[in-house]
Amino acid sequence: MSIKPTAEILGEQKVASLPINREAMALVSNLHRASSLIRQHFEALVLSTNGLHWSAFVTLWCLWIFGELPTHRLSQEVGIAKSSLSSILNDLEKRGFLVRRTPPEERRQCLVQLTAKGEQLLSDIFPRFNEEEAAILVGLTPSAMAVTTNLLRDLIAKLDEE
Amino acid sequence: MSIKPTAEILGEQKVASLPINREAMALVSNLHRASSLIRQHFEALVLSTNGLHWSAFVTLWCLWIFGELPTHRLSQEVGIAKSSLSSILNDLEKRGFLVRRTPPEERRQCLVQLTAKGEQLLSDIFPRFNEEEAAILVGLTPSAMAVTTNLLRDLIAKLDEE
DNA sequence: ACAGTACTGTTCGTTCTCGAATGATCCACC
DNA sequence: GGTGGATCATTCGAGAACGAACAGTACTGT
Repeated sequence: MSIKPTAEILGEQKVASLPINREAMALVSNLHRASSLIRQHFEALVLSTNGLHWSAFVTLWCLWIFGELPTHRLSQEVGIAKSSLSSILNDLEKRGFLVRRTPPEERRQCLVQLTAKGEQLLSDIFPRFNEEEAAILVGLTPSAMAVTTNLLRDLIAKLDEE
Repeated sequence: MSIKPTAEILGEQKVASLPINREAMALVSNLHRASSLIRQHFEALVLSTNGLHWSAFVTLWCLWIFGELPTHRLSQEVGIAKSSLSSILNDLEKRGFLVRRTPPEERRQCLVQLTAKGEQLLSDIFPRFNEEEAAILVGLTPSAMAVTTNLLRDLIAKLDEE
C-alpha cells in the first residue's frame, strides 16, 4: 500500500473549497519528483563513473539504437533543445565516442554516428544501467508498470504534438 | 491504445540478445520524458507570466500548503538542494512573496513564510495551474491515474530513503 | 539566372542547479 | 566557563540547459 505524504494530505485540505482536481495534482507532483530522483540516482551510481550525465547518456543510447541520425531528429528523440545537443556532441566527439559528417547531397545537415569506441562504451554501460533500472522497480507489479508506461506514453504523445 | 514510439521498438530489437528488463527500460525512459515535457508546458503556459519557474512555484506552493517551514524541511519537500533553495528564496523575498525570520531559541535556523502578497499570488495562480493539470490528463481513465500515482509514490519512497 | 524564403546546425549570453567551502550558532564535555 | 565538534543556512564557482541570434546551404518562383 502506498502512503500519501503529508504535503498531499494538507494540500487536499487547503483546496477543499476550490474547484480542484486533486488526482491531477497528485499525479503531476509525484511524476516530477520521481523523475528527478531517478535521474540523480542513475547519474550518481552508473553514469558519473564514465563522465556522462543523463542527456549525454540518452544521446549515446539513441545513436546505439537508431544508428546514424541527423541532429534535428536526435534532439527530438533525446528530448532536449538542439542547442543543448550541439554542445553535448562537441564533448562526445572530442572524446571519440561519435563522429559527425556532412552528407554531400544535403550540405546543411549533419549526421551523427557512434564510433567503435562509442559502441563499446554502450555495450559496457547499458546492462549495468538496466540492472539498476530493474532494481529500483523491484516489488512493483508488472500490471501496474504496464498501466503506468502506457499512461506516460499517451501523455507524451499529447504534449509532443503541440 | 498506446502506440510504442520507434525508439522503444528498435531498442527491444537491439537488446533482444542481452539479459535486459525491457519493461523497466520503457518505464524509466517515458517517465523522464513526460516529466520534462510537463515542466516545459507549465512554465510556458502558466508560470512564465508571473516570472516563476518550476522550482520557485513548488516552493511557494509548499509554503502555501504547510505554512511556515524551516529551510531544510522546505528543500526536502521541494526536492532540490538547499543551496538551490537559498537563491530561490533570495529572489522571492526580494519580490515580496515571502519573509525569512530567525527564531530566537535557535538562531542557526531560518523559518520561511508567505506574505499576504504571496498568499494572494498562489490563490490566483493555483486554480489556473490545476486547470491545466486537468487538461493535459483529460482522456486518461481515473483508475489508470490512480495506479500510476501509487506506483510513483512507492518509487519516490524507495529512492528517498537512500 | 537571381532574389527571397525556408531550413540546417552552431555559437552566445542567461538562467537554473548543484557540491564544496564558508561563516554563524549551539551543545557536550572536561 | 571555555573549547571542539556538530549543525544550520548562505555564498561561490562550475556545469547543464535553454532561446535568440547567426551563418551557411537549398529550394522556389519569376
